[in-house]
Amino acid sequence: MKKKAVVNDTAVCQVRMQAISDTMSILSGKWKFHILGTLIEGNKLGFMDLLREVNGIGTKMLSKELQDLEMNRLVSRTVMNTKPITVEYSLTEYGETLSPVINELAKWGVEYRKSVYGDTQV
Amino acid sequence: MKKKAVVNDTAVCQVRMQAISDTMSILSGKWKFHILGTLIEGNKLGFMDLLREVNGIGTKMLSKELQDLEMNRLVSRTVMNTKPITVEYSLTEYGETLSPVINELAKWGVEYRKSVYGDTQV
DNA sequence: CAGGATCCTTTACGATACTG
DNA sequence: CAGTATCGTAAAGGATCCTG
Repeated sequence: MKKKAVVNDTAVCQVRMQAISDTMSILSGKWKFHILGTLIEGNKLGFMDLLREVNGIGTKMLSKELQDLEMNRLVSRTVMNTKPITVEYSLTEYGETLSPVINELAKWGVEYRKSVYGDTQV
Repeated sequence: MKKKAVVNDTAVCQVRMQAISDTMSILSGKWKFHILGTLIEGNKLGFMDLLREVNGIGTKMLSKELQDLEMNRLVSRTVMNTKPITVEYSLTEYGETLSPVINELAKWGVEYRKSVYGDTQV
């Protein structure tokens, strides 16, 4: 009882900080947000699709980042039964819960660009 | 007219990707989210306050990250007229627009922790 | 096609010491 | 107090080549 009552700002802040740390460590690196952002749009994409859509990424990084995301059950990987084998990547249900985060991030970026270059042009 | 009509998924996606890139490059590094998260809570914090609140950061990094944030007009720095000089950091009005982003991030992190350790404990 | 292995460069970060 | 300077390490990322 007493214990519950003395929750202070510091404690609250600690939880928040911990939460931010967790999220950032899962989404760390240069590419995770891009990959997730891409998968939110078109669900079910092949390795090559992602390689094309995620601007500038190479096979090594793409492969590695996808494995990270898979380990955290954000992305699912399905090997298709095609001639030269094909793989389909998509968000898991759990991965979908990241949509609000990604969307806020993207939304802010759009506004940022407006504030820098003005509303006139890209 | 015609031109406007042919907006396709790729174009939309490009804008989104660009937006995500922008946001991430501004908030890059290990500490920016933490610093901003802290400033959202308690506005007006001194250098030492931040050094204490942002768990694990050192003076060099804190100084550097704050300069980055200041350059992007997300944080304002005010030198106070005290005996040993003091500096107050706070979010700018523009910096406040990041609150939804940070909050979504923190919220997701909290849920993540629950999903891993269960609802029982921290 | 999907990715692993290798090598190499860059830069991010941390610890420590020092200054107005 | 609020930083800067210097040095050193570790990790992240990129290019290229190779394979089932």
